[in-house]
Amino acid sequence: MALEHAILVSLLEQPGSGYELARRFDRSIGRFWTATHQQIYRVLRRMEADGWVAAQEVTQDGRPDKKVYSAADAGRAALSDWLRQPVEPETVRHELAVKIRAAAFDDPAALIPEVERHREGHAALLARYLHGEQRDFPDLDALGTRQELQHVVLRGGIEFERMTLAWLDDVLATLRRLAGDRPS
Amino acid sequence: MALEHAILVSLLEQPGSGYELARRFDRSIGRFWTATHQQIYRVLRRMEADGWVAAQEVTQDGRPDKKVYSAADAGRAALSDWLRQPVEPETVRHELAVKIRAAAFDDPAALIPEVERHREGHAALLARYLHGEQRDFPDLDALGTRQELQHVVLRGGIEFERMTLAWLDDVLATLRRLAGDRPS
DNA sequence: ATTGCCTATGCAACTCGTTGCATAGCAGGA
DNA sequence: TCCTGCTATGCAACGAGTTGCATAGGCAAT
Repeated sequence: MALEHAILVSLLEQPGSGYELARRFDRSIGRFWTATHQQIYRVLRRMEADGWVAAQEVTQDGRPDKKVYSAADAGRAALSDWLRQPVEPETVRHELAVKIRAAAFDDPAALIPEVERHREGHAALLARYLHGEQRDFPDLDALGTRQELQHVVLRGGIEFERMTLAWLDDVLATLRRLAGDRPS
Repeated sequence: MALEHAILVSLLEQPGSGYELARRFDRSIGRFWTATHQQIYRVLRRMEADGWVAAQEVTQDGRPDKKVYSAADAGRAALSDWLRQPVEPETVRHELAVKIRAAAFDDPAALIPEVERHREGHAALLARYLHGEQRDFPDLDALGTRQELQHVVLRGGIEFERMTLAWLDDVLATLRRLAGDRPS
């Protein structure tokens, strides 16, 4: 139930409409918190009713009008509360790990293309992170608080992708060895 | 929608009742796929109706009777299909990352205890993994296919925890630096 | 001219997952 | 003796999240 808080952070960084938020959730914020436009619209209406965000109608020319939201004081207070709460059971869903264990009851070689596909995806994401780091943080010695915190999250993403790539190489080597041992 | 598949893997490794499965999902399998007993019972009934698993009533003495499930041929076939499918949009929910970015709009120092709690949790989990590795894989040169695959998943868990610990240290150093820069 | 895509918001129906509660016998400790 | 906890299964209700569809104007390409 932290979608509200992710939206608040995004609106504090930059006010925007539901549609704009949905696009952010497809890109930057979406790296660590996903949401569809449906969820976002529904939650925004609830947050507006609770006074967490304020909306302003913006009439546009040549395209539909939009409601631009920004974080209200009550929203900041709610975020502050949330920050101080312990929480997080963190439900884990690591489908590839299940598949790897499942491969023991099938042909391990059948999983190799899938793992290779994953590897490509993670390599591409790492490249994107590194490119984004160059672009958004050119001078690491002159960062404000917000940039420092954004950068430490980005470093986490980079390290996660590096570790994942190394592990996927390990998985591939293991699968290939098993496929060679007992070719089906 | 891979709970079915996680259950199938668990039942292939060892048949068991819904209750036993629920306990496994609190321990081993639950490291990469969580589920409550409610979900498991419901899905088991559906899987039995679909012929994916077979159930056998076991009357017990001194404790309630139970239904022991085991994977059926149709279940193995479904698992095999699933293994060959690309899939995985992988919805991400990294609450701590949201909190770190949120800290920029509050007091960064307020987050330190939370991050320290996380660090402890991950350190304990790493210790548990390493202990389990010693116990379950004493001789790494004499593993069968199933153990090889279980071990490569465990290696992934170990590397993930090591990476996470290093990153959390980085986060703590950053938060402490920011807290020192502008003490609130 | 038509097709398809983009902005912008929303309804309705559904599935997935969680929470609280109920039953029911047995074992162990205060 | 009462209370707690374990085994074992399940119902009912709710909330979170997904999917399909609808509207509606403007833009660009075929």
